[in-house]
Parts: sequence; C-alpha cells; structure tokens
Amino acid sequence: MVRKPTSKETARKPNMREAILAAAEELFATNGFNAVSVRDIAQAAGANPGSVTYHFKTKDGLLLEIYRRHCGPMNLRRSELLAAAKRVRDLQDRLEAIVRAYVVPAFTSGSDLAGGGARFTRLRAVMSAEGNEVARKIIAQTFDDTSHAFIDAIHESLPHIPRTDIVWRSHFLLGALYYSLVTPDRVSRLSRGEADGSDAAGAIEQLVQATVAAFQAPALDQAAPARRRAVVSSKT
Amino acid sequence: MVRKPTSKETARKPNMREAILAAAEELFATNGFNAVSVRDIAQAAGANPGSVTYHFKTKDGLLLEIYRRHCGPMNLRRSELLAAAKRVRDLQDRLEAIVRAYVVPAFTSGSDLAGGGARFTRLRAVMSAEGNEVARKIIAQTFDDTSHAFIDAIHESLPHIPRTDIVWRSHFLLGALYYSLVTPDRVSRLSRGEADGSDAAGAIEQLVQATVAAFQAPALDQAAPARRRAVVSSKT
DNA sequence: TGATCTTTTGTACGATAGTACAAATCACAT
DNA sequence: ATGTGATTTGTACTATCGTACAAAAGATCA
Repeated sequence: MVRKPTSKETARKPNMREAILAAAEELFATNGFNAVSVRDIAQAAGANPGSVTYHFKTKDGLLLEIYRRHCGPMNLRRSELLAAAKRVRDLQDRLEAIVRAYVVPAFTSGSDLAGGGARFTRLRAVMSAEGNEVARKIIAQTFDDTSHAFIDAIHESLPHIPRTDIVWRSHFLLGALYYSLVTPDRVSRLSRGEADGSDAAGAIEQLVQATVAAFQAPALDQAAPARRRAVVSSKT
Repeated sequence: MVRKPTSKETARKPNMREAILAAAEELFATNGFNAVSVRDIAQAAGANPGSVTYHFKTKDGLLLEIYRRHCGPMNLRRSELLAAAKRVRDLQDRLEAIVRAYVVPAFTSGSDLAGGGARFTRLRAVMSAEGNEVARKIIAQTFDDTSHAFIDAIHESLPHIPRTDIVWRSHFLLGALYYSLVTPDRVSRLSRGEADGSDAAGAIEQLVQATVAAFQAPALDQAAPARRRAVVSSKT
C-alpha cells in the first residue's frame, strides 16, 4: 500500500503467474501430476507454454511453488486452532476441538489463496497416492511436526490409549479426509442423494463426529487378534 | 488336471501373460497409471513391449483386465464373509464381524492371484485418486452393489443411526483403508518405529477397532453444527 | 522519446509415449 | 519331420512430452 510497485512486480496481464499456479493446482488435484501436461496448464491459464518455463523453470518447480504457497499458511492456521483447542477444559470437548482444528483448515482455505485449502488438500491426497517424489519430500519435512503436535495433544486428552493406537487412528483420519475430497460424488451416489459429498460443512461434521468416537475407542490389546477368525466364521 | 492343455493355453515362457499382469499391477499400484509406460511394464515382466500389445491390445485394456481378474473373487469373498457375519447374534459382535468382512478381503488376497488383494486394493486407491476413467466406470458398476449390501447390514445393526451417517462413516472407512495401503511408511515414521504400517494384521485390527467405534458414534443431529465455532474459539 | 528490463510469444529439439506390424520363433498335431 | 497356429521379437511410425531459446511486445524511467 505505501510503497510503489517496482517493475519486478508488474506484468502485462493482471497476474499471469497466479493464473498459472491456480490452473496447475486445479488440474493436478483432479488428474494427477503425470496426466497433466505443461501445455494443458498453459491453456487453462490462458498463457503460452513458454510462460510456464519462464516463471517456474520446470514442471517440478511449478508443483514445488504450489506447495510453498500453501504449506506455511495452512500449518500456521492449524497451530493457532490447536493452541485454542488445548485451552478447552472439558476433556471430551477438548478432543473434539483438537480434531476440528486438524480438519477445518484442510477443508476451508488454509490461506485466502484463490479459493481455499480443499483444493490443496486434494492435491496432496493425489500426489501421495501417485508417490510423487517432489511432494513426498516436502510433506515429510513440513507436516510431520504438525502431525506430531496433534498426536501429542490427542494423547494428552486420552492418556489411557497407547500412542501407537493414536498414530493409527490419526492416520485413518487423514485417509478419510483425503478420500472425502477425492471422491465426494461417491457419498452422494451411495446415499442416493440424501447426502451431498461436496458440502464441506457437512463432511466436516460427519468426519469430526466419527473420528472423535474412533479416538475414544478402547485401546487395542494384544490378545484381540486371536478373536478375529472366531467372530467371522461363527455361525451362531 | 483331467484334460490335456490345448495349444491355446501353451506359451514359450511359463506364463508371460500372467507375468505382464503382475508387473503392471505392481507398477500401477505404486506409481500410478500415467507414470508407468508400457515399456516399463514389459521390462519388469521380462517381456517385449510388443507382447503387451499382443495380449491386451492397449494400455487401458491391460488395466481393464487387472480389474476383471480381481473384482469378481474379491466381491465373492466379501459376500461370503458378510453372510456369515450377519448370522452373528450379539449386535456388537455382529457389527465388528461385518466391518471385518469388509476390511479383510481388501488386505489379504481377494483370490489367490499372485500375492493378494492388498496390491489390488492399493491399485484401486491410486486409480481413484488419479480420477482414472477406465477404473471409475468399472468400480461404480462392480462395487456399488457390495457397498450397499454392507451399508444395509451395518444399518440393521445400528437402526438408530440415520442411513446418511452410515454412508459417510463407511466412506471414511474406505478412505482410511486406502490410505493405509498407500502410505504405510507414514505410520511407522509417526509412531517412531513402535508400529509397523506394512503389517497387514496389525493394520486390520486397528482399522476394525477404530471403525466399529466410529459407526457406534451418536447420530449427527442437525443442531450440532452450531456448536462448532463455539468449541474451537472457546478460551476457557 | 528512447534505452532498458521484464514478460510473453512462437517455434524447435530431443526424448519418450502408445501402438502397429512383419519377421522370427516356438509348441504341437499329424 | 514338417506344417500350422500361437506367441514373441524387433522395429518403426506418429504424437506428444518437457524444455530451451530467440524474437516480439510491454512496461518503466531517464
């Protein structure tokens, strides 16, 4: 606002760099990394293929920049919400608040960057499924700290549950979260139109409710596995 | 055993067609569809690229055949286990048996085809994330019936829970299941070596335990969402 | 206005993709 | 052993990929 923009920040079209980032994010998130060509991205952004190379050097560089854009704000938001959640007195309410602090930023905008964090979360889900190397490196070193913070917080709310179980359950939470964003239509289809899989608020409520209950499940003791076959094959 | 094999069933190498299918399954499941070339598959199978075209015509045809191979046996197995589970008297035990009937075939072999259903389930997870068209069509028309059968069975065990909630929770189950197969290393990493994400038996027990609790969570009433913000931002 | 720097365009290059196809090779019945 | 059909090989074609780069166009300030 105060300073005047230098030539470095000006561009012919409103903001071609941002348009390319947004187009790439959308296309990667819905089709995967390899299925999308640089030309596809350029066309969707109304740009020339050469512009992509100019701004991001390589296709990997473009993906890297998308991650850089979102990781910081999203983790910041999660940390803030987690800090607030930890101040909740009632243990049951606190657990729910912690889960919500983890889930909400993934569905809504991690920052205000062009329409929200749901698209970025979906992108992460797809990259994770594809085993994308660039994504794998950034994710491990960017999200593991936050994941540990949440696991620790949940563990404090449920001290009688082994940490291992908490890890598994939070892993399931992330999987459920990812899948909800990847194929929301499946929910609409299986519920025969009664539920809308694309409704973020509805998905959040369902996910939080189910996950809190999952975390509160009894600890998994080592004797349990022996029960498995007996229960399944029982005919009475 | 009885009949003697005709020339139609013989081949130079033990079974090149099967080798190609197995190699493709493995590569697709770990790297996605587009990242794997026909040449990659041929090399992994010890075959010539031309052989792939000969046996499966196109790359899509190869994927299609992988699905055809597994879908039938896997759904059959699930149906059998579901039928057995529905005969369990105790409601709590029955719910667990139903969930187990859904989960177990996804982790262990859906048939005895070359090492198990876990690889195929992972493949489905990856194809679903990539939005693969070939897979999407087969999945919807092959698995939806089974999914509905499970949802109905669970609904009968939990009549006080709205069907919509059951659909959401079973969707979360599938997401958790997929994610456990896609990135098992994440569990090992976050648990600091205390848990092994690649251990199918352990994953199944954790998943069943958590999911049963999730299904048993109270129904989501429409008033709940209003509580959301209050809980998160509460400072006391 | 003209010099200078940034951005966009257009095009081209080498690599690799999926697939087609003829020739070679193999298994087996006769 | 020999002919026949199934399979495998080798290779080639076309399309498209990521990327490089020179030229054009636009913006900025003396």
